[in-house]
Formats: sequence, C-alpha cells, structure tokens
Amino acid sequence: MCDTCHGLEHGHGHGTGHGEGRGDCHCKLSGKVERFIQPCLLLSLLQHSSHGYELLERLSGFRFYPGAPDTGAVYRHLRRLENGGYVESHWETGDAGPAKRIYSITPDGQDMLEAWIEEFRDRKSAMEDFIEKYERSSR
Amino acid sequence: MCDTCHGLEHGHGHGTGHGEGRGDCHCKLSGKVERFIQPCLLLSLLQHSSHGYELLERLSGFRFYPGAPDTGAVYRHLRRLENGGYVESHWETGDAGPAKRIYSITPDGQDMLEAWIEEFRDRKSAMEDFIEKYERSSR
DNA sequence: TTTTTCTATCTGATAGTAGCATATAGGGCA
DNA sequence: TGCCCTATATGCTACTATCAGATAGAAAAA
Repeated sequence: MCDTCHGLEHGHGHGTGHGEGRGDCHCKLSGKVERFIQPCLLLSLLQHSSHGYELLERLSGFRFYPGAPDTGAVYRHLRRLENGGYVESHWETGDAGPAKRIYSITPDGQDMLEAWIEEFRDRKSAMEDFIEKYERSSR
Repeated sequence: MCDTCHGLEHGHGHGTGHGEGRGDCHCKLSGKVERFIQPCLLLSLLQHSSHGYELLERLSGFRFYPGAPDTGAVYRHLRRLENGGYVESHWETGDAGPAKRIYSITPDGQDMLEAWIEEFRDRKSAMEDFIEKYERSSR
C-alpha cells in the first residue's frame, strides 16, 4: 500500500524524501497501473498548470484515451495526487464561469512523473520482448 | 462487457466469428488490461500445451511478472479463457503426482492472442509518444 | 423572465480485479 | 505417522473503473 496506489484513503506519507516510495509497494512490483490517468495528469501539469475540466480535454490528446476519460476519475485522481503532495491547487474565481481549482505540479510530482517514465520504458521493452517471443513462436 | 473482460460470469459468446469481439467492448476502448495474465497464458500455450501449475512457473519468464503471479488468478483466468472457448483442457492422470488439467490453445485463442499483439503494438507506441512528450517538455 | 445549455466540481452506486489466504487431495519419503 | 511437494480450486477483502447523478455559476436562447 502506498500513495501511488491509493493515497486517497490512507494519507500516511510516501517515504522520507523525493524519488522514494515506489520500492516496497506491491503496485510497483506487480505493474499495477491505474489506467495511466495519473502520469497523463502529471505530464499535462508539467507543461502548464490547469484545472480539472481543462485537463479532462487535454487527456484526450494522450493516446491512452481514444474516448474522453471519465470525469469522476479525473477529479478523484487529482484529489489523490494532492493528498500525496504531488500536485497543489488554489481556487480561481476571477474570470467568467464557475470557480476553477487550478492545479500545479510539485517537485515530488516531478519525481513521480520521472518514475513513471522509467516504468514506461520498462513496460515498453517488456512488450517488445513479448511481441518478439510471439513472432518467434508463430513463425 | 465481453468475454475478454470477464467471460467467467457472463458466457454470452463473443461475436459471430473469429477476430471479432474486441470492438464494441469498453475494455478495448479504455485499455483495460487485466494484468497481462491472459496474453501471457495464451502465448505460453501457443508454444506448447501445459497445465496450470507449470504455466505458473512459465509466467515468471515474462517480464510483466518480476515475482511469481498469483496462483488463484492463473487458475481463474484459465477457466475464464476456457469458458470463452479460447483454450480447451483435458485431465491427465497417467503419471506421478495429482491429476493435471492440460490446457491447449484453440483457433479462437490464437485470434485473441493476435489481437493482443496488436494491442501491445498500440500501447508500445502510445508509451513512446508519452516519453517523447515528456522529453520535449522537460528539456 | 424563464428555461436551457455550457462550464466546472464532486459524490454515489455497482461491477469487476488483484492479492492474499485457505481448502482439498494425491504421492513420495523419513 | 507426519511432513513436504505437486496440483487445482475457492473465499474474502481492498481497491479501481465506470456509469450516473448532484450541485452550482453564468451565458445564451426562448
């Protein structure tokens, strides 16, 4: 159990410093992935700060989401990331329309994104191996 | 809902022929992945027929499973695949030890595996895009 | 002015999965 | 007799995804 897996309910911190917290957790070992919402949110926020409704649209730009991702999931993951300290937010009531909660990525969030990138490289090569194995077997 | 997602409970078939059934199902659209157990089982069985306990060990050879995959999950997925017609089995009581249920891949199963390969290619390139996007953003 | 629509955030309910533990049972061996 | 290994299978719980709906401000249409 760690904040990466389900930080919404148990906010018991994520280690003693940056870049930790992905070691003893089974979510790392077993490859649990939470549908890529979190890394996509983090990368979007690295590009520029944004609010949920806008992130919802920007997420469609990632090829993991051919259709629009679920509204509830996006807001819940943002909250979860905030509880873990990976993003932070403030309310913006200035301009037109309802108030927006603007999210920004934190240094911890940047570390987490970097860990995701590493994970993606691993997965990518595991898939390459799989495909190669298949081609050797079916040929 | 389709057999790819959860064919254990609802055995309502998978379309009218081979290679179908991955179209209207949300599991395809949203990228649900079921931990790669099913494709790994299918590829293992393509290489040669085998029983659950042996497959359990062979699954560790895939880089998706750094540790041993869950026993229960493997047997349940095998049952699920059999209900969908993607694998078939017979009991083997001949040699030493308890009886083994030997599984083999069916033509439908081979089609399913091929669909998985396509999915993996998609995912792989989606991850490459993601990584590239990250590198452009952080540079 | 009233209603509808769009933006925006958030919650509730349900179905399905992963992971862990446990149950069952045959066979070898000490 | 008791213990370990092989082999299959089920029960339970925590968690996730998905769908649906609630809330609410503001603009546009009627």
